[in-house]
Amino acid sequence: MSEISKQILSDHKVSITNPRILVLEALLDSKNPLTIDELQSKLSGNVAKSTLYRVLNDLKKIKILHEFTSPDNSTVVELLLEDHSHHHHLFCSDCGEIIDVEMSSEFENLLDKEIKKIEKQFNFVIQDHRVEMFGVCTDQCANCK
Amino acid sequence: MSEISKQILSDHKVSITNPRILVLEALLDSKNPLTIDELQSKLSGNVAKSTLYRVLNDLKKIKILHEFTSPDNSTVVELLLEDHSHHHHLFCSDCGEIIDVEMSSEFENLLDKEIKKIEKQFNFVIQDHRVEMFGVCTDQCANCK
DNA sequence: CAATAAATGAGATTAAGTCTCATTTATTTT
DNA sequence: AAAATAAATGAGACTTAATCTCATTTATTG
Repeated sequence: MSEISKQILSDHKVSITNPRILVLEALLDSKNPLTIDELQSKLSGNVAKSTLYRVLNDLKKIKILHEFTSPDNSTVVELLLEDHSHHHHLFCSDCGEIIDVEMSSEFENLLDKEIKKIEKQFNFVIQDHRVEMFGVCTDQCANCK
Repeated sequence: MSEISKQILSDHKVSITNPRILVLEALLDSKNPLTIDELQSKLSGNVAKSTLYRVLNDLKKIKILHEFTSPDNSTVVELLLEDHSHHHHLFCSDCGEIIDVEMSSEFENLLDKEIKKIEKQFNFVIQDHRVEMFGVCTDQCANCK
């Protein structure tokens, strides 16, 4: 079960250590992004705080970790592996849950066109984009009910 | 010149004080969002740190201040007045500049449709959304050249 | 398997943001 | 318009997420 994590590390020429495996397992185990608090709970004290942050920075360096901030100012992380397709985020302001959302290719195509216009308008090279949606879940959030 | 700030405060039934006027002036003076550091510089020591944060919270309470986090983890604020139209953000990872971007109504309409689908799919009521674009300015950023 | 290099844990340190409380400034009442 | 009351401010203490230090442990290389 830790084979996937080990593979990820060796694929990226990063040495295979226990804390790195544990952090990767925790991230792989979760379908949606995790706050640092949630991640620390999942690790239940098996990785020192300093090490956790160092491992997260390692994963950012090899470009497989995406870090962002939720509307309530928590730091949130999620793995971005090759098979993980382009997606956006839906935030519940009630329970704090963050949900990965894929949008139609019709929408993504139009967005790409808009982005090309914006690149010209502002003399930018745009490498990435993300749509953030903010709302309230009515009954389905894992944390809410 | 501080008349606009005073009007904003009285419109929202918030008492008119010097720090609030100074913070509003600084925000009104800037076309694009400001980091806390930039805002503090603009205020050049005329508002205490504790007061600055309190005033920002006051403005958030009356819903005329939007606060978010930039990709390099700085807190960013911008005024959202009635005449300020719906917009998105373009981030330069070179110089840190953040630019307000408006997108075509064709795009916004399609996004609204997508959002309706997502509301059904996840049983959500979505109140707001924002597109974030990340890239590098090639020659026009105020801070870069 | 020894030598070397890298990673870890524990706790110190930093800095953004909040809190406290005495003082000042606004608002309300008369 | 002045006095009384309520609200806001400034200065600095406090909190806490994230980083840094350094002695020890764990990987990797030869």
